[in-house]
Amino acid sequence: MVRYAKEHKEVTRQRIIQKAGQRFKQDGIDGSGVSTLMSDAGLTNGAFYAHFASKDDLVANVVAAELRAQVEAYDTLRPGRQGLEDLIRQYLSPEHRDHPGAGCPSAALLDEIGRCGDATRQAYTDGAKAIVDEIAARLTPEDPRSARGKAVGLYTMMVGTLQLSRALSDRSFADEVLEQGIENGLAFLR
Amino acid sequence: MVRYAKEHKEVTRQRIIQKAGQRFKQDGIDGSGVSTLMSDAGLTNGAFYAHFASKDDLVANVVAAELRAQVEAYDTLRPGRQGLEDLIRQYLSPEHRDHPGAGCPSAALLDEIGRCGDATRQAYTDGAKAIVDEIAARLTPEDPRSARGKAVGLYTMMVGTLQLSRALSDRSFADEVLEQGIENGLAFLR
DNA sequence: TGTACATCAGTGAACGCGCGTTCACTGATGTAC
DNA sequence: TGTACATCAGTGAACGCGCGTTCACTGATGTAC
Repeated sequence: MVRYAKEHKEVTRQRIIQKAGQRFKQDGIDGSGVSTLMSDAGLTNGAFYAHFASKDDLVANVVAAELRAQVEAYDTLRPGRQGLEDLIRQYLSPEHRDHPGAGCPSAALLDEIGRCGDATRQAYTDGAKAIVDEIAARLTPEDPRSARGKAVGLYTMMVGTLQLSRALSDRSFADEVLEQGIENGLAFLR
Repeated sequence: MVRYAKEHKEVTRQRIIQKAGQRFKQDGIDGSGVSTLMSDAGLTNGAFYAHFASKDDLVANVVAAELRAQVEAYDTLRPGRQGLEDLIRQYLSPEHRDHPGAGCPSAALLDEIGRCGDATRQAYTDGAKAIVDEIAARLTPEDPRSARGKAVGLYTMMVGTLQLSRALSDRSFADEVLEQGIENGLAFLR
């Protein structure tokens, strides 16, 4: 009954989603065509609709997967507040700024996500809550709830700072913004 | 020699730029076609190239004009730190969140601007410097330079917070984010 | 004052192109016997 | 073991459409005399 290894199609689907994440973060959602996305995954455009109902459907799946990956990446950090310090320094690095395709989906796409349909915004909302909870838990392990306000502030500041640094054509001002961002981020830990 | 009132064409040009600013902030830059932009200004598509060399040229002019308008809006605030408190409350209001076309260009377009060409990013850079200087001057009138770090932090946090609130499909979480943003913003004034 | 003219902001149809999407088809696979 | 068959992931050409851009033209304007 099973013509191909049973996970084969699912593996392909995940490859499309993962490559599309990179492409979207690099060129924007509107800026990435279906043909390009499929050739990124080593396929031709026609196969797309065997995997997704529409481009919007792919976008919602990509956003969900990207935010899931962000939360998972927190596991590689040191525990507690020290991990947040790691996060701040990695997030606000020239390396991260200069490689949006491999970086944070919020920094690359947040305003575009705000203009997307319900499914995509719902996927983003679920992921954002998980990220805020993770940061809040590290700020005050004993009472994450009271730390949510600070967690939101730290996260939005980091996202805005990276976006700003990417938009500036003056390299030394862009670097200065990242450095100020690290100081401002560390202030949230005090 | 002068066939029309000499400011006529310039007035039309400014109308196109101003209406395009609203449209871009609402639908995104990639999401706004030249025909739509021109009909927003009460004209037809063909006249566009009598005013601008290309869509990119318009975008750069719109970004410059939008940021100039932002800086000018600071004049309507109370002087000094009190004005920053006004700014924080207005910026992080549901009213602002729900009307992107009339609001802050950074919140609506910052990640898209990061993917634009040099001319647009240069225009953005000039405007961003003016905004940061304005905030820094209000934070510490006697020594604006030392306050630039805080000014960058406050501005990026506000931009990120508004973007986040717009992207969330959960209304009560979106409202909570704005309220936390106000508290976090006021903390920058202390 | 009246008329012929030069100017030029704006019109609207058309260009080639890439978009998202559809579909008839291919060909490698595992199954049946 | 060998062959005919059913399955289905993927192919690639084509669809209508809106994109950014071009261009021959219009018609309201102020000028010249």
